[in-house]
Formats: sequence, C-alpha cells, structure tokens
Amino acid sequence: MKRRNIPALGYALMGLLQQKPASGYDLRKTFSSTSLRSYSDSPGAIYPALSRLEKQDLIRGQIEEGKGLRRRQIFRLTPKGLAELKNWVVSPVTRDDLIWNLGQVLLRFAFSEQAVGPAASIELLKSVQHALREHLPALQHELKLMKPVATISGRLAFESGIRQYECLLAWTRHAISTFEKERKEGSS
Amino acid sequence: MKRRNIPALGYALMGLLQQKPASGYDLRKTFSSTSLRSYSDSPGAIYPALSRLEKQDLIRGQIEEGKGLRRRQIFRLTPKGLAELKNWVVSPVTRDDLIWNLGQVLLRFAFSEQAVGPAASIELLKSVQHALREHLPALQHELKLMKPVATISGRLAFESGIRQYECLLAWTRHAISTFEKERKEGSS
DNA sequence: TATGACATGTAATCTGTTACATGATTAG
DNA sequence: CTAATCATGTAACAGATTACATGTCATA
Repeated sequence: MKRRNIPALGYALMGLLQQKPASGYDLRKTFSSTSLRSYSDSPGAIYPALSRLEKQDLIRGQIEEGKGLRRRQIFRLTPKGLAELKNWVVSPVTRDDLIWNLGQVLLRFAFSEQAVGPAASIELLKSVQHALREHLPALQHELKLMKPVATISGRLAFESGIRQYECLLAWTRHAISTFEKERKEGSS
Repeated sequence: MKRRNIPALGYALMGLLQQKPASGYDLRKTFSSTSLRSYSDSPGAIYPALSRLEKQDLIRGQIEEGKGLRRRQIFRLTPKGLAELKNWVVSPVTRDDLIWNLGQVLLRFAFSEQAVGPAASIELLKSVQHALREHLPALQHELKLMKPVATISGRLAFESGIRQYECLLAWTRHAISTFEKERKEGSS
C-alpha cells in the first residue's frame, strides 16, 4: 500500500474541519474570506480534494436531510484524520520546509493550538528556530560568495530573503513569549 | 489568437537566458545551485517549458555542432522574448501580487537591473511600496477584528504575515537607498 | 416569471513531479 | 569493463484553474 502524501490544500481542509464540521461550500467561503485563500477557493479544487480525503478515510461526509435547499454534505474529521492532522502539525521543521513550504509551516502553527495543544505550538516554534539557526548562516555565507558576481538587484533580492528569515526568527521569539505570558496568566 | 500566460518557471528561464544563452542542462544546474531551485529543477519541468517558450517564439534553440558529447541545444532569447520579459518585469505590483506571487515579484526585481536597467529596478521597488502601503493597514484592521475570535496561535500566525510585509517595506527602503548611493558613486 | 443566492459538482486543459529511457564520453 | 558524468528527453500520473452544468429555494 503506497502512502500518497496529502497536498497542502488537504491539510488546510482538515484543519478547518477539526475546528468545526462544515460543508464544501462553507469551507470554500472560509477560504475566500480569510488568508487561507492562497490555498485556492475554486470548487474545482475543493470538491475533488474533499473526495480524495474521504476516499482515504480521513474525513467523512454525511448528507443533511430535509432542511430545504439542495442536499448539503457536512464533513467531519475521522479519528484517522485527526491523527494524520496532529502528525502533520508536530513533525519537525526542516531547512527544506523553510525554503519550500514556509506557508505550510505557518499553517501548521495556526492549527497547532486547537489540534494538539499549546505545548505543541511552542515545540513547533522552537523547531522553526532551530531550522533557522542552521539556515541563516548558510545564506549569509552564500551572500558573501555572490557579492562580486551578481548585479545589485540580484544581490538585494537575495538579501530580502535573508531579512525575511531574520524577521521570522524575531517573530518566533515574540510568539514564544506570548504563549508563556498567557500560560502564567491562565494559571494565576 | 488566445494569449496564454506564461508560468513563473518560463519567466525564470527567460531571465536567465537574457543574462547568457544556455542549454537546458545549464539552466537546470543554475536552478538547482541557486535560490531559483524553488522554481523546480527537474528535467520533466524544464525541457517541456523550453519547448513551450520556443513554440511561442520567445526563445530559440540552436543545436551545437560537433564538439563531442551528445548534441546540446543552446537557447537564446528572441527579440519578442526580450520584450515579453521586460514587460513582465516592469508591470506594476498589485496587492494580489503581494499575497499570491511575492516570490515572482522578487524574481522580477532580481532580473530588472540587467533586463531593463536600474531606473526600472527603483520603479519596481516604489510599486512594491505603494502596494504595501495599501495592504498593510487592511491586514492590521483584519487582525483587530479577529482578535477576540481566534486562538492564540491563529492570531500569531496572522501577525507573522504582517511582520513579513513590514520587513519587506523596510527592505524596499534599504534597496532604494542602495541604488541611489550606487548611482552617485557611479557618476563621481 | 425571472433572477439571484445557495450548493454541488464535472470536463478540458495545463503544468509539475516522479521515474525512467537513451546515448556519448571520460575516469578508474 | 564499469561506473560516473554529461545531456536530453518521455510517459504516467497528480493536482489546480477555468469554465461550465445542475438543481433548489426565496424574493421581486
């Protein structure tokens, strides 16, 4: 049995369904009205994605009876789906994740608190910090090497990438301290 | 005649070819050894993309004769291709570009200096600033609205997006001043 | 009765990924 | 002779976009 990997859209859908069961139409509306819209809000993407998840037994849809209007199908996470979601959220962040899937990492973080708990959120942030502290020096080194060769705009574009990562690192510190402050206030 | 739009990979290829004619293999190596690797470095993407560009008369390949080894095809930009590239580079940056195609905007900037000239680079930076100054307040407003509803991690993830844009804005200022400094030094 | 919002889906097309195939040349 | 590297490609498949199709209900 081949383990097909789920695309980002699938996880985004599962994350939303974990928060609250919903129909395809609901999900689509949520997508287009929030910053999740980057994961596509077209029916041609969402409905097939839902079918795939259902085929993999990660979500289950149940047709809403009566209630006027056309039949709607309400989807909810299965236990297997919840396990898969949690697994995705807590898996450690690699350098490749920073380079190619930063958006997904942020998505994982956004869902982490509800799906797994605040401790997992902090773990994830620390994992991001770890990956960044490996990645940033390598980038800075690359910048030094390219300095004589490239154009000014080429160099500046590269620098912009470095700055984004530095900014992300600063954010992780802010985020960790926010969580820890909250924890103290919660326990007082 | 339908105007098919060129995917990011196509522009990345054209940008490199503008700097220097090259074979598919050369391009692939450049891709995988630089931060362009995010635009795919697999032959199954690059060779078909090159054929498409050639069919559209944006690049032209010419087979290198003799020289041992297997035949290689050296591609170079056509005048039409150069015009298309320039057009892509200088087109104004929209809010949607910030949200969905930030990577492409940076790519455009990286190529801008060689393909069009430093004045275009500065224009592009100003266009980014303009889009950011429209976009950032809207995001900050959205954050206020979501504050009571969302989880901490959800809110923090959103804040991270805002910070990335703020960081980008700071970078544009840095980049513009770098260009202007260079111009003074160049003319002295 | 017509239109528009709700709600779900399909079909054509495009592009990318993975994995493989092909061939020539050089190094051990 | 074998493996590695150079160099180019193809085939099968997955997933996304666009555009369209379908059907129900409310309201004007």
